Amino acid sequence: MKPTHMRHSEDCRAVSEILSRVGDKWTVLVVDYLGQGSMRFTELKRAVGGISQKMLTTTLRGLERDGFVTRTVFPTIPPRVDYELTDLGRELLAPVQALGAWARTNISRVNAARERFDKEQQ
Amino acid sequence: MKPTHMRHSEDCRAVSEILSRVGDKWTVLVVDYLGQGSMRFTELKRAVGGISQKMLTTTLRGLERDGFVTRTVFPTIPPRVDYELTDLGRELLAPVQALGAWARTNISRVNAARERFDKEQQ
DNA sequence: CGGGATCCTTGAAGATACTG
DNA sequence: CAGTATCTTCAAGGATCCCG
Repeated sequence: MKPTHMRHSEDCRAVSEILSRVGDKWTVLVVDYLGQGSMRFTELKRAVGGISQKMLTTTLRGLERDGFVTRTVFPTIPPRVDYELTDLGRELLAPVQALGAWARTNISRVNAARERFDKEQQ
Repeated sequence: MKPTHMRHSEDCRAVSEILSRVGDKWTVLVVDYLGQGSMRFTELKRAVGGISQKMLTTTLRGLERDGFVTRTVFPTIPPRVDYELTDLGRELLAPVQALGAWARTNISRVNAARERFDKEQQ
């Protein structure tokens, strides 16, 4: 579309795109649970907790589209659908969990900063 | 505190919270540019490109609140405001850039998966 | 059981105008 | 220059009903 602005900016937008995908409300939770192994729809819904079936469907479709998850349908009655991380999904898990580790160890510092900021603002 | 699988959900929500903060539309871009050093408002606005002044203000306020950037006002005319990463901000930069590196090296696989998925769906 | 199709409510984000 | 103040748009997310 437009002339190549800066490669810097371009790269960052790719990063932002991945981060938006991963950073949405439910994706990390779902991916993390699937990191333990294959799960079916309702199982996942119970595990995550608080997610609507619509959002779980949307989240899983997005993950499937991006190649992070496989969807396997068993044409039985009642139907059964299994979700599982792909290789790409498992590879993604590593840097995400690194960020997760950072978040866990530093969440208290963030919360402290927030309280300080909010207090100064009255 | 508890068995590892018991703090699972709790931790993930903390992770999700950080990821939502970091994964919003502009935060990563802004943090990344600030990773190069202190910058002032308009300078940052030009660098990021496409961001409205409102969103830049909102993004910077959020980062300041969470303790990731400092805001320094010079009471001159015209006014001058510098933004700079804090230690916490620079520490965050590491795992974020790790995820960024993953995104850059794998974005093509993601895009390929998307094309495949979209084609199958017609 | 695993969704699809709708409707509805928010809040995020953009555009524009004004100001110390 | 570095914001604030409004107004508007738009899509994420939730609630509900239906169906093979």
